[in-house]
Amino acid sequence: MSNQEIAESAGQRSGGCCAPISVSALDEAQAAEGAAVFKALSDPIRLRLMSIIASAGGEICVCDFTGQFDVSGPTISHHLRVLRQAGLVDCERRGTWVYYWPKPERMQWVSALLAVPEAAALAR
Amino acid sequence: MSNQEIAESAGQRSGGCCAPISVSALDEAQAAEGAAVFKALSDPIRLRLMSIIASAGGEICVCDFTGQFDVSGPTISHHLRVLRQAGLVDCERRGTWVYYWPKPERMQWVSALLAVPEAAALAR
DNA sequence: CCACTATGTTGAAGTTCATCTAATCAGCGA
DNA sequence: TCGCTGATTAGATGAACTTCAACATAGTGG
Repeated sequence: MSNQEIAESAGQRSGGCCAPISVSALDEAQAAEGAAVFKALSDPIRLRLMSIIASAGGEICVCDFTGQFDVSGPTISHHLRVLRQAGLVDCERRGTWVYYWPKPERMQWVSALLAVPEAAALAR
Repeated sequence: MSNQEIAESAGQRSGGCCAPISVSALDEAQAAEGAAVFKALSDPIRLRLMSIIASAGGEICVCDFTGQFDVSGPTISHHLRVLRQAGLVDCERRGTWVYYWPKPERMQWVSALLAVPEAAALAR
C-alpha cells in the first residue's frame, strides 16, 4: 500500500486528515477534531466501555454493561452517547435490546495520530 | 514471545501495561491511567501544543508558542503543565528560556492502546 | 390494551476545568 | 544590587462535565 493510499484511506472527509503529530503539527481544525475524540476517551468509565465494545469481537448488548459498573443505567447511557457522537461506536436496536459495535477506522485514525514513526523515535 | 513477555516489555511500571483495547478490555486501573492521558490531549490548545512539540524534531522553546495562540501566557503554561503531568512531555530551564520535548514512549503507548490489529479489523 | 422490561432523555446538583489578572520566581546585564 | 524579560504559580470566576432521580419511549407478552 502506497503512502498516498494510506493517506486516502485515513482521510475520508471527517477527521481523517493528517500525518502523525510526530511528523507535522496540527492546524486548529484538526486539533479541534482530534481533541473531541480524545475527550470522549478521557473518562475512565467511557474508556472501559470502549474497550469492552472494541474487544467484544463483534456486537455487544447494552444489557452486558449494566452490573459491571458502579453507576446507574442512565449514566451508562449518557457515556455511550458520547462515544457515539465521537464516531467511535455505533448502535442499533433489535427488539428489546440495543447492540453496540466499534468503528475501527475511527480508532485507527486516532491511533495513527499519536504513532511515533521510527525515524522520529530515533531522532532522540 | 509469550504473553507474559509482552506484558512485561510494555509494562514499565507506570501505565505501560496492556494489549490494544481491540484485543482485550481494560480493568479499572488501566482505564484510569489511560483516561488521564486522553484527558491531557482532550483540549484543542493542548493537542496543538503537543503536536508542535512532537513535530519539532527535538526541543522547542516556550517562547515559540506565545503568539501562536489566542490565550494568555499563564494559560499556555497551565496547559504545558497538564501535558507534563500526563507524562507526554518533559522540560528543562536553560538560562532565560525553558525548553520542552516529547516523550515518544508515552505517545507510542497510547497509540498502541487504540491500534486495531488487522485480525480485529477484518472480523467486521 | 395493559403491565413489564430495557434504554434513552431531561433537569438539577455538585464538581472539575479553562481562563484571566496579579503576584512571584529565575536568570541576565548594567 | 536593581531593574528587565521570560515563565510559572495563586486565586477567582464562569462554563462544561458527571451523575442521579424522574420521566419518556420502544418492544414483548399476557
